[in-house]
Amino acid sequence: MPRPKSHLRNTLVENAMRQFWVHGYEATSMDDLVRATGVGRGAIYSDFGGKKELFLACLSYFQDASVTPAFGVVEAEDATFIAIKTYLRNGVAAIEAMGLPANGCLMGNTLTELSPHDNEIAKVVRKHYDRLTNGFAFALANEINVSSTQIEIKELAGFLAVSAQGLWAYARGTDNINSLREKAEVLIELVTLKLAAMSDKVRSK
Amino acid sequence: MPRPKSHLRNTLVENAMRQFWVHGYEATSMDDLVRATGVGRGAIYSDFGGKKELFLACLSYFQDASVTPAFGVVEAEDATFIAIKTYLRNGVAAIEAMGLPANGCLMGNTLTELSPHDNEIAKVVRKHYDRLTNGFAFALANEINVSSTQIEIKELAGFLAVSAQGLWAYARGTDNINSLREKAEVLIELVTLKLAAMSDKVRSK
DNA sequence: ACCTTAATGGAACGATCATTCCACTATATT
DNA sequence: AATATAGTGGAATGATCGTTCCATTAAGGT
Repeated sequence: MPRPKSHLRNTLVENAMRQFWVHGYEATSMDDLVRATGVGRGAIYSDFGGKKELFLACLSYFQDASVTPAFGVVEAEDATFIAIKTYLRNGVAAIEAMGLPANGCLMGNTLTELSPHDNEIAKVVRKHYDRLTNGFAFALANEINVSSTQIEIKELAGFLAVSAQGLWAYARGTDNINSLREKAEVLIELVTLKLAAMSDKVRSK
Repeated sequence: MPRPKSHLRNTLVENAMRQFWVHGYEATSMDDLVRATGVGRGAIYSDFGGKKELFLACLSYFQDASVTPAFGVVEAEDATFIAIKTYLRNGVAAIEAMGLPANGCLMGNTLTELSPHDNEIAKVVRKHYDRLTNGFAFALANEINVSSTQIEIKELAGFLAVSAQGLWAYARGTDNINSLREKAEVLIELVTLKLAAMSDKVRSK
C-alpha cells in the first residue's frame, strides 16, 4: 500500500491560505507556497493541479477555519441581534490580538483582487456574501420577529454584510485599533436605532 | 529648445490609471502600460522612474479626476446631509451607467492590495480615508450644527467613509445594480435615523 | 536647412514566473 | 528484508517580469 499522507499535509492548505491571505494571489509565487507550506512542488501540483486550484482550496478552507468559527454565533439557531454584536466585537478583538495592520477578510481581499477577472472565483466570493447576508437576516428576524418586514430585514442584512467587509478591509490599512472599534460601534448603534424604528412602526399598526 | 510634450502625454497618466484601476497593480505589467498609454517604455521611465512611481502619480491623478468631481459636492461650503445622499446616489448611478461589475474605488482597491506591504502607498490611502471622513464630518456638522456632539459626528463620518468604501468594493463583484442601490439606500436611512436621534437628544437638554 | 532634444520602440538584461519532469528518498505494507 | 509508492527537491522549460540601453525618428528653435 502507498505511503500515507504526511503530517505536514494536514497544514498544507492552512499555510498556503495564510500566505494568500497576507500577500494576495498575484503577489504569492509558487516558491512562496513551497516555502510557506514545507511541501514540495511536485506534491502541490499532483494534489491540486496548479496555483489557482490550490487557491480555490484555500478559499474553501477559509470558510471552515475562519468564517464558521467567527460567524457561527450569528448562524446559531437562537441567534438574535446580540449575536451580531458579538461577531463584530469579537472580530475587532481578534484583530487587536493579532496586531495591526490586519489581514482583513480573505473573501473581501479576493473580491477586490480577482472577482472582476475570474468568474469561478467571483462565484465563490458571492456565495460568501450570501452566507453573511442570510446569517444576518436570520438573526435579525429572530430579534424582531415580524414577518411583514421581511424585505426590510433582508436589505438591512445585506447592508450589514457590506459594512462589515468594509470594516475588515479598513483594518488592513490602519494601525489604530480604537479607530476600528469606533466604527464597529457606530454600525452597532445605527442598526440598533433601525431595529427600534422597525419595532415602533409595527407597534403603531 | 526641446520638443514639447506630445499630445499623448496629456492622457498618459489617465490611461495608466484606468489600467491599474481595472486590473490592479500586480496584474498590470509595463507592457500593459505601454499598450494602454501609447507611450514608449523609455518615456515612461524617464518621466516617472518606474512602475511604482507611475502608480503613485496615478493615485494622485485619481484624486483630481475622480474623487474631487464625485466627492466635491460633500466638500462644498454649503454641503449638508443632502450632499452626502447625492454623493452616494450619484456613485450608484455612475456605476450603473458604466455597467457592472464596476471598478470600485482605486483607493479602496489599493488599500486591500498594497497598504499592508508598502508604507508609502499606505500613507496615500490613509490620506484618502481622512479626506472622506473630514468631508462627511463637515457636511454632517452643517446639517445638525451642534458643537457638543462633535466627537459623535466625527465617528459617524468615519463610519460613513468605511461603509461607502464597502459599497464600492461590493460593486466590483456583483452584476446586480439594484442590490447595490438597496445597500446605499439603507446606509442613507440609517444615518438619517442617527441624525434624528442626535437632534432629539440636543432638544431635550 | 540645421541643430537640439524629446520621444520612440526594439533589443537585451537578469530575475522570476508557473509548470513539468524525474532521479531519489523515506516510509508503510507484505 | 523486500516491495511499492507518496513525497521530495533540484533541474529545466518557455514565458514574462521590471528595467536599462541606444540607434533611430520626429518636431521644435535658430
